Amino acid sequence: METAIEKQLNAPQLEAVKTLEGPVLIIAGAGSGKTRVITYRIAAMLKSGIPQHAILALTFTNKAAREMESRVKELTGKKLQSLTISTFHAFGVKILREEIEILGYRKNFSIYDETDRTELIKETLRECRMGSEKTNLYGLGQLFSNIKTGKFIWRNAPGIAGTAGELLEAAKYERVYKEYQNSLKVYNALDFDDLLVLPITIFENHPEILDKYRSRYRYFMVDEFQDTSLVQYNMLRILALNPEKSPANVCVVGDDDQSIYSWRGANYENLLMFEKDFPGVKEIKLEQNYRSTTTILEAANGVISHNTNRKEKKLWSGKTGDSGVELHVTENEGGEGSFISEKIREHMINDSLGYDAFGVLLRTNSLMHNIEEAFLEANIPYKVSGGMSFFQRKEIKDILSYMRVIANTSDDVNLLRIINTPRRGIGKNSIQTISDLARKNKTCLWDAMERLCRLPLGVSSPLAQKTRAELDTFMSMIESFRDRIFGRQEEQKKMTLAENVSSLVDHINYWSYLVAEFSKNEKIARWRYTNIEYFVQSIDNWEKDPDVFDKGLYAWLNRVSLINSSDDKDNEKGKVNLMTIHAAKGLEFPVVFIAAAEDGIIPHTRSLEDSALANGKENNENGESPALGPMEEERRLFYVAITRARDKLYITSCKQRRRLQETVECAPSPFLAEIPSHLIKAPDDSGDESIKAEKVFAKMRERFKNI
DNA sequence: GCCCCCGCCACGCGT
DNA sequence: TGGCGGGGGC
Repeated sequence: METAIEKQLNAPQLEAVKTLEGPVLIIAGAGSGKTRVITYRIAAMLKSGIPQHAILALTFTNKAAREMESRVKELTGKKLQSLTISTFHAFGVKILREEIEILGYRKNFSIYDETDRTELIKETLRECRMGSEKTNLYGLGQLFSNIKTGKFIWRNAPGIAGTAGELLEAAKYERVYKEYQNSLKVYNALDFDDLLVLPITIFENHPEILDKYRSRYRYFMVDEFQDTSLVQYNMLRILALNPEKSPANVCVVGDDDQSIYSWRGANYENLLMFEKDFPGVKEIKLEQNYRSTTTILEAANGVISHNTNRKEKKLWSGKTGDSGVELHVTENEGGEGSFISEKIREHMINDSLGYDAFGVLLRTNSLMHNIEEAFLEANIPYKVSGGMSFFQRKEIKDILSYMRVIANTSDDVNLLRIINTPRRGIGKNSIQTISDLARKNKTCLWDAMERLCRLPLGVSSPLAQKTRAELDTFMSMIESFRDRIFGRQEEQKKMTLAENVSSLVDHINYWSYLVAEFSKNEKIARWRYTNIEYFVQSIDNWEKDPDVFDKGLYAWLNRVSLINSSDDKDNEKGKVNLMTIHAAKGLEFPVVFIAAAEDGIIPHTRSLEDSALANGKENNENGESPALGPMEEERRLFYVAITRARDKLYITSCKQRRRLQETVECAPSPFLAEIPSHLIKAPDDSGDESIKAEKVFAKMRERFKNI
């Protein structure tokens, strides 16, 4: 057994797998078998007798967590009921569902995503009589996030907490922030930052709770460590760094060249802090790439070597193959789409590949339409990961909001979404009346509604009789579903969650609503209803999944609050993978297309701009590390894209592209010039649409020589 | 008091 | 492309 494992690993990999005790830092280059090392390491732990429940493996995305779990399962053939492999956020939720009452919330708290948060901020601004249409709600959300995660400190000395102007701007919103926080508490709701910050708060203030978790978890693993934020690091540290038990058994795995989430708070200093906080770190470097051909890897190295301030690595590959990197320039996005379709067909025939061997990577979600159109035209099956989540669609959000309100009637944001959807004749003024009373009593809307509707006879109400009746019906409906779902019903009538949701959709007459809303276009109504049916189906699948141990409405809501749509599509085989570069991290495909490799897209113009309001204190004093500059992060993003390819890489770029309502001229991405030109093949025989690589480079050098 | 329609604006990545 | 806010219509 032991030898079987040894045969499958190289020397540094084996060392990483065998070192189970003490702090370990694994620097894992792209394609160096990182996932394999992590899964084998967990298997080795289990084999050596470490109990499942003592292991905590934290990943960055749900996709990575699932992948890891299924591979460990495959490797060990065990049920993994008490092994914790999850994202930081999901782990935070797990703790909070147990412990949050100590902070004065209830266990059925709602989780607010970006959209919900923006709604709440909007409402809060209204209450504070501040802001206007012009207010940058997104920027304000970022500011609030920075405040909450401790990256922005109120009224600090200038130079520590941003410029004086930024401070002034932020101070203006201090009241709004406090009100926002207050509302969250009244609504029994948490935003994404709370999921990380509140567990730490609990641990810091309640040592007995911390002890409970410290004695349970004794082996820690963190994947994609370069993408962890300061708060995430603190969560790891408070659990793993137990002064009474040293050394800590912590293994972090990362690659600074693949750090692409600094805009979400990823903190490169975590690596330095880790080495300081956990003395005696054993550092292991994985430098052999098993994924890509030498050509592709050299192209990637050529690009990334333009970044300064990186950890030196000698990534090499023994995999030869002269199918180089191919560059293709087309007139417009239509040509780009058909080029990709053609190449897919070509490879399928010549190399007998299936559809799922192809990955099409894009910088932004908005670029996906073009490719999708081409695929529909060419009859190529595809699946989209990331992007507008299935759960963000209006019809799904509506039904989800019903489920959230059923779970937590204090949840004002979701209540407001559904109170008049489908229309019940409860308009702005009625809502204003309810919300005034709620504010006066410092309660949620639901409580105010109860007061207004269920007044004793003879007491006059500010609401019209008809409105009161409608509200009463609405509330009774929610309550009856609450009873049904939470089992306050006789056993024989008990329905599954999927059945209950389906019955809810019928009950509120959502189909009639859709027909009425889209009276002009029944097709859209039908399509939306189909989505709802799919949604109910996915609940059903989940309920029937034997690997799901925690069932019920709360567990379901937890799950959908933290995942994005592509989840259920993971097992859809036989489709071309269309996704953003960010979503592609950690994945690989035999053939990769990087589409829209144009200046302004990679690097993205908006990433190079600074959002003054959101940037708290980081960019100060000696200036930030150049490794964190936006341009370098965009380059790393491009590097990540290139290194997804195993055998063949195509990069496409358009001369012009439709954007918004107009057509704009495009230049190829400046990063293309950083790929050693001898590695690039530009087809010079495939018609007027292609341009020789050298010509493209000459043009680019011209453009960028003054920058 | 509620709803409908029109015109305006924005498309960076995701837990 | 659609989501949203404001104004006018019912």
